Amino acid sequence: MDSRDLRIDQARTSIEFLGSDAHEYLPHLAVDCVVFGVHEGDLRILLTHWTKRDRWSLPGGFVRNDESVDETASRVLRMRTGLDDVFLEQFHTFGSLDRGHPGADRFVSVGYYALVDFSMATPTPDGILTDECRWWNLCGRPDLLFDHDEMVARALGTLRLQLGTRPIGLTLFPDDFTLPELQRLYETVLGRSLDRRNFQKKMRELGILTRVGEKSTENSRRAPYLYRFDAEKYAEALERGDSLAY
Amino acid sequence: MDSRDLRIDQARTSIEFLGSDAHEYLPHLAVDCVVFGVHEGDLRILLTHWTKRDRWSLPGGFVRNDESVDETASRVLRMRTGLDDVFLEQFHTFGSLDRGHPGADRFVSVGYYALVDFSMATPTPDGILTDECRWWNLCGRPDLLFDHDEMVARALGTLRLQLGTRPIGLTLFPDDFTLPELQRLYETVLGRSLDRRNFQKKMRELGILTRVGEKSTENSRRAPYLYRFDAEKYAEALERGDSLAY
DNA sequence: TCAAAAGTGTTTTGGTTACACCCATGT
DNA sequence: ACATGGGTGTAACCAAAACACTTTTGA
Repeated sequence: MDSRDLRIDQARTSIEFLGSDAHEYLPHLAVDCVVFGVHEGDLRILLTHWTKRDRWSLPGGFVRNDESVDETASRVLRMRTGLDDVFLEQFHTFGSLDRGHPGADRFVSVGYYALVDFSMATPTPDGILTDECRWWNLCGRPDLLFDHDEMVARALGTLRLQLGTRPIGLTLFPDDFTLPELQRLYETVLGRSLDRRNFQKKMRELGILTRVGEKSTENSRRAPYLYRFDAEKYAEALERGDSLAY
Repeated sequence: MDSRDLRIDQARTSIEFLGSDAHEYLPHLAVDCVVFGVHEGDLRILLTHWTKRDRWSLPGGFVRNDESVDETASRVLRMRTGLDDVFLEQFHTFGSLDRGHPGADRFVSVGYYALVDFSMATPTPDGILTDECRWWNLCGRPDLLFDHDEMVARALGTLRLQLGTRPIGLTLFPDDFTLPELQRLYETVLGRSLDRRNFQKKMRELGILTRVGEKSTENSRRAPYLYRFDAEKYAEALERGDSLAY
């Protein structure tokens, strides 16, 4: 798809364009994505800003006739971040009667959550309905449009439940990181503080980390070590069914 | 709703009737239910038999304009079993491109699973597309139409995960039962055998069971005790977050 | 009297939790 | 020197797993 086609495709994802191209999409059905990333130790999510309403929402899109719902989610993610082949999983479908734009048709939304490499994503608004797309710190995000606050809460709940069975650490920390950084992620997802000693012991014992070197001191007093996930051992651990949950 | 209206409503749930009353339903969207019950110690599911195809499928229905997707699931369950107010929860949405009746429109299905009192349900076919609706032993059920085998597998996986956090025992065993019966349920859901001593100890220690009396020996050598769930204590245990998983 | 199913308690073990001290560095 | 954040090991505790014997009753 060249950039012009991409542009058109992006436009078609916006609700105003459903009227003219309605036959290309399944009516009343949408997909919304909760995209997680980590930067400076904080868990962040991707939001899009609606020009007219001056409010924020999750990135979303409509389901084309010729694609599966999973593919819709991939497409939405690709259009908003440029990323492909990332962790992306359905977590819940929202079907209340009052869903949809006020005065417009009622919509059912399939919610997906994604785990992406923050540094690889290039947030891109559709340029039609939304004029900005950017990362927000999960704690500190604005109130969202529609029922998207509930979606975020539920995505986070799913993430919490699956912390032990999905490659969450590996996906959100593809590069070097320090154990305090990783611990902050776990604490954010779990919503409670963890004991530093126990956390480090457990992570070390899992045997999925490689110590890379010392971190050149940036903001801390003593320089923490840098680690990297060993992708193979990580996969083996998941395969074995080892719980990576804290 | 009187019985004539119910009849009409049932008919409208069938795909052949979507043509004439299409404006009353969301197109391309359906709900399918995996209804679990227990009888004679076995875990069973409710299936409907398609007259023309001579095959079995999960009970399902379409989403009306004036109801939420959750309400669709309740309605489907009510029409097929006569039951209301039962445990009913969404577990996954199926959106592959190849879903739907061959040659007909493509459909996206929201899957729900229900836990019902076997003895209270009166299985009822819609009488239009399906001429029979009955319980099947989970192990021993026929191959199902569409992707419904995958749905059952996934519903079972969800049940397994949620065994410790939902009122599964209480809902599936509303009346008296024996601990070996309860253990068989756990073993079926978990797909592995459990230690009798540990199982009984754990269940007793949870403090949610009341011993009712001795079972008049039916098929066993020594008569097992009869128990009943204490609904209040069960609810309290779930509230506290006690794990009821084995 | 023997085979089959049911009831019960103890020991072991492994994982989680709690907890205290020393190290490095910037102020 | 001291305040701040980082690294490490040990003891206590609890829940799960392993395990053996006795009781009942139909054949």
